[in-house]
Amino acid sequence: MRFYNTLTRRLEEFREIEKGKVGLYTCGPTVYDFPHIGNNRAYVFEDLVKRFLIHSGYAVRHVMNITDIDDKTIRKASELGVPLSAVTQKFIDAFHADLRALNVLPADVYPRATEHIPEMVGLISQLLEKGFAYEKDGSVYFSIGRFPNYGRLANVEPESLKLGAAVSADEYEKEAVQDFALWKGKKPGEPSWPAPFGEGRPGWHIECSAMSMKYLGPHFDIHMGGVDNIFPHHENEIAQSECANGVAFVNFWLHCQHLIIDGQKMSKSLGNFYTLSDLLGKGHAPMAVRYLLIATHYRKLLNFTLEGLEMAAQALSRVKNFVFSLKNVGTEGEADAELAAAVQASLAAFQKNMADDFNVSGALGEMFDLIGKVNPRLNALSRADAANLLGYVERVNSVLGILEPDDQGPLDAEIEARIALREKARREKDYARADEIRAELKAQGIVLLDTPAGVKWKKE
RNA sequence: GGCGGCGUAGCCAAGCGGUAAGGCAGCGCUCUGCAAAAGCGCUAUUCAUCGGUUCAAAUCCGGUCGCCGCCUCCA
Repeated sequence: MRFYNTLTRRLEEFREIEKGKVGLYTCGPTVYDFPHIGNNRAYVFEDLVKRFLIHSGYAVRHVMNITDIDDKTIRKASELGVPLSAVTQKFIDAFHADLRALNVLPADVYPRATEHIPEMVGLISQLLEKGFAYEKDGSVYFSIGRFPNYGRLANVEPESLKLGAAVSADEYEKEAVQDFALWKGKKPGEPSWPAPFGEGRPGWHIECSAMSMKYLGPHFDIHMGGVDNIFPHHENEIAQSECANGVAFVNFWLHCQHLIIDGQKMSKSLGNFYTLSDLLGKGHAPMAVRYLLIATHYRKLLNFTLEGLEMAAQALSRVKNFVFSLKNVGTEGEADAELAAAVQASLAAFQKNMADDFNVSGALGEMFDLIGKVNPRLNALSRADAANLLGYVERVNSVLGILEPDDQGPLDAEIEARIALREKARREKDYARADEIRAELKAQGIVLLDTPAGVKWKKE
């Protein structure tokens, strides 16, 4: 498989460091607010990459950090007048709830910054000893002038960095404006930890360096995040990690583009700031959201609209209907060799598209192609054919994650009984009674399908 | 100022040198007691625009127009 490596700005064939294994680090949330749909795009994309790696036979070790100490979490806690942990725990729970709803596979570890202060202090000490960092007024800064490769990931020249308002507003003293804080000296009212270089708290960037190193080692395969993380966050991670360890940090950097809402940047003032729970509250299905989020290539800006969400839901139902039909095939018989070959070819084409920089649209196209080919001969299918096709859908879905396992449960006896009553009424031409039962079931979210092969039902 | 991206049917979206995937919507049809659901069929001589390279270009090169992102804590 190949994908676009931000570090080299080229499509590169993926090569793992240790055969068959992948060390994966994804930048997790800063837990000062509810995750919004844009955050979710990044998480879902990262999940897609991870699922495809697993699908391709790799053993993936996935680490996703949780930033539970930074300017924003501190500010929030102080605004609300509650302990930091009270704020962060609430949003950590919300974060996990979203991931579950979106069918995102859990990471192996979710390290929290506040639980890794000693590792960070140790890393900063190393950087101080090696002369890559300096203390000033109780804070410690990284000296980017000491790292010749600084700016490689973001493709920027350190000297050319625009010095904007944020720099002049910085309350900490630095030698060079581009230098960034590794450790921020204690300020009144802020949480702090002891350190050889003075009481204080860690800067944001050092968290990820310390935690990725602890769980994945100094050199690992893939690091992902949103495009906004490229500079300065990931650039700084590289600088810190490589200076401390003296080895290359990460081989492949993958960055997910942002999404916009109705053609405009998401912002609270415009009122287009969706969270997943907003959408679910309006009756949208989480799997439709997931479908929409993955259907646009990850390096393209995604224009998120409610109309698009409806379209995604419809497309998804085509897949669900296909699965439903397959589960209702009842004909005995041999498996069709030609069909089996078509299934094989489709799966290979699906994988080929995914292996080409995660071309989900192309991969989905292959899947729908097969569905379109099979649908006309649904009635001629044998059980063996259906099982083969269901296996195909399962394989594809192990990557896409758009079908929930309980989409079609076992037949419920109560529902079956109601259907039998309706059939009896129909036979007796008591259509009023039959329609009544149909309406009742519909109200329970059960849709009846009167097919030539008898009545079938499914959940809406 | 610096770095970068995009413009393909009503909408979403692949294709990246060999003659326009797929999804949604729409229209027609099949099935049906009627519906619903589902299924089937149809729907871009053309890829913002102008010019160039080539036997061949949506795909490569140059110009123009339009839209957008990032440049210190925002996924």
